[in-house]
Amino acid sequence: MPRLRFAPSPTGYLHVGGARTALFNWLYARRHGGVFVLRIEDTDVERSQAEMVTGILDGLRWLGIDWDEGPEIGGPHAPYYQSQRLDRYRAAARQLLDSGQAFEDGGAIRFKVPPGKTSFADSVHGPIEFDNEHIESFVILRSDTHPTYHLSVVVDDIDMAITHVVRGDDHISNTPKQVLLYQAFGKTPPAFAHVPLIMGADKQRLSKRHGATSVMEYETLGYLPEAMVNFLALLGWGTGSNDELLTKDELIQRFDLDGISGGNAVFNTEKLDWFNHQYLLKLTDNELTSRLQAQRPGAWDLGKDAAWSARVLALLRPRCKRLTDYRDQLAPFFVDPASYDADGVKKHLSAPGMAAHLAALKDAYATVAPFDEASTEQALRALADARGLKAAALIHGTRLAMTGRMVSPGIFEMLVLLGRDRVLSRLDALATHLANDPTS
RNA sequence: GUCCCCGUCGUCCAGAGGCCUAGGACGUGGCCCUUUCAAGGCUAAAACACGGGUUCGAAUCCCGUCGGGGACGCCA
Repeated sequence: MPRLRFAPSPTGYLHVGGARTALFNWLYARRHGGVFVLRIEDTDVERSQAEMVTGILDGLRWLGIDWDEGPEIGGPHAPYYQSQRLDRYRAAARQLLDSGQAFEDGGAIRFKVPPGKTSFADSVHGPIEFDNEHIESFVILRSDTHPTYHLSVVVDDIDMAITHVVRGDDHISNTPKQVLLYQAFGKTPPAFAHVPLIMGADKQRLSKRHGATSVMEYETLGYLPEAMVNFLALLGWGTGSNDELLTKDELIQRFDLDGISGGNAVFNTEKLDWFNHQYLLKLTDNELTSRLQAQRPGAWDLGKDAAWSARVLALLRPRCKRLTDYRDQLAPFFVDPASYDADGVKKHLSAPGMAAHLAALKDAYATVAPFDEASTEQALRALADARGLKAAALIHGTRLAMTGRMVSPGIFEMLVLLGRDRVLSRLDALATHLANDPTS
C-alpha cells in the first residue's frame, strides 16, 4: 500500500507551492488507496513556530486535503512532530558513528560520503546520477544534538514506511545525500518524484513580491477552495486529455505521477480567476449565499426574500469572478449611494437640465404601472423622446442615481429589484444633489 | 564557480518517429448582442530556442550552443 507524506516546516504559512506539493501527494494516495501522512519538520528550534503549524493545518483543511496520520489525529507512527522524535535521530547518528559511516567534527557528526556515484530513479525526470565527489561530508547531527534535515527525513521516512516521496524540484540535489543515508542504514530508498517549481509571472520563484503566496490569502481574496484545487492540480500536471474543469473526485481518478511535466510552471492569476468564476457559477443560490456569509458574516442579508435574492444573484453571477466581487456589487441593492462617481457625474450629468430631467423621470416612475422592466424602459424612452434626449443619457443618469457608479447590471432589471420606493427616493436624491451642487 | 533539472502559442497543458498544414484551455484582437460593465455566440492571431547529427521520415532519439530554473548551511 502506498504511503505518502507532506512534511512542511513550520517556519512560514502554507504557500501555494507547498499546497500543490501536498495536493499531489494526497491525490496519489487517494488514487491508489494509500495513506497520506502529515509530518511537521520542526527540528530547527530557532525558526519553527507553533502558530505556523496551525496555519498550515488550516490551509490544508481549507483546500479539503485531509490526512490519515499526523498532528491532531496521531497514528501508528506517532509522534508526527520531529521535535518529539529527537531520540530516534540521535540513535541513528550513533549507529552510523559506530559502524564507521559517520565521524565527529567539532561536536557535530558528519556523514562519511563514500567514493563512487549515486543515482536514483525519478518518476518525473527519469534516472538522475551524481558523482559523490560533488557531495560534501554533510552534517547529520548538529553540535546541539539536533538532527539536520537530511538525517531526520530519512529516519522518519524509514520509520513511517514512506513509499513515495513527492516534493519540489529544489530537493533534487539533496536526494543523493538521502539515498546515501538509506544505503548506510541498509534500506531501500522510496520512489522519488520531484515536481517543478511554481514561478511568478516574471518566471522568478514565487515570493511575496508576486502578491498573495499564502493559500489562506486566496480565501481572503474571494477564491473558492475547489477552484484553487483544480487550478493547482493543473499546474505542472496534465490529464492527457483536454478536460480542465475537474472535480476533486475526477482529479483523484486521473492523477498520475507520470503526467507531471518537467519544467517550471508560471502561476497564472487570470486562469485562476476563470476557474473561480466557473466554480462560482456551479454553486446553487443557497450555497453561494452561505459562502458569502462565511466570507463576511452579516454583510448583506440575502436570506430575507429568496425569490428576490435569486433574481439579484442571477444578475450578478456573470459579473462576479470572486466572492469579494459580490460583496462589492451587492451594495447598491442594500444601501443608497453614499456618493456619486466624479467621472460619471462629469460625463453624464454635466449637461444643463439634467436635474430637471431626472425629476421628470421620477414623476413618471411614480405612476408607471406595472413597475416592471418593460414599463420602466418604455417610460424612460418615452420621456427621453419628449425631452429631445437620447435614451442613453437618461439611462446613464439613472444608473448614477441608483448606484453612484458608472457600471452596473442592466438598469431596468435593477429598477425592478430595487422597487418603486427606492427608485423614486434615489432619483430625488440625485436631482437634489445636482440642483444644489452640480459640479460635485 | 561547481553540480543538477528544464526548454511546444504571452501562460498552463496535449503531443511518447509518420495520425502535426502541431490540438485544447486561459489571456489577447475582431465581429455580433447592447443602456454601462460583464457574460454569451462567432471568429482571428499566436509556439516546436538555435545548430549539427541518427532515420526513408523528428516537436518527438543523440550531441553541442544558447537561454531559464534549482542546489551547493551545524535551514528545511
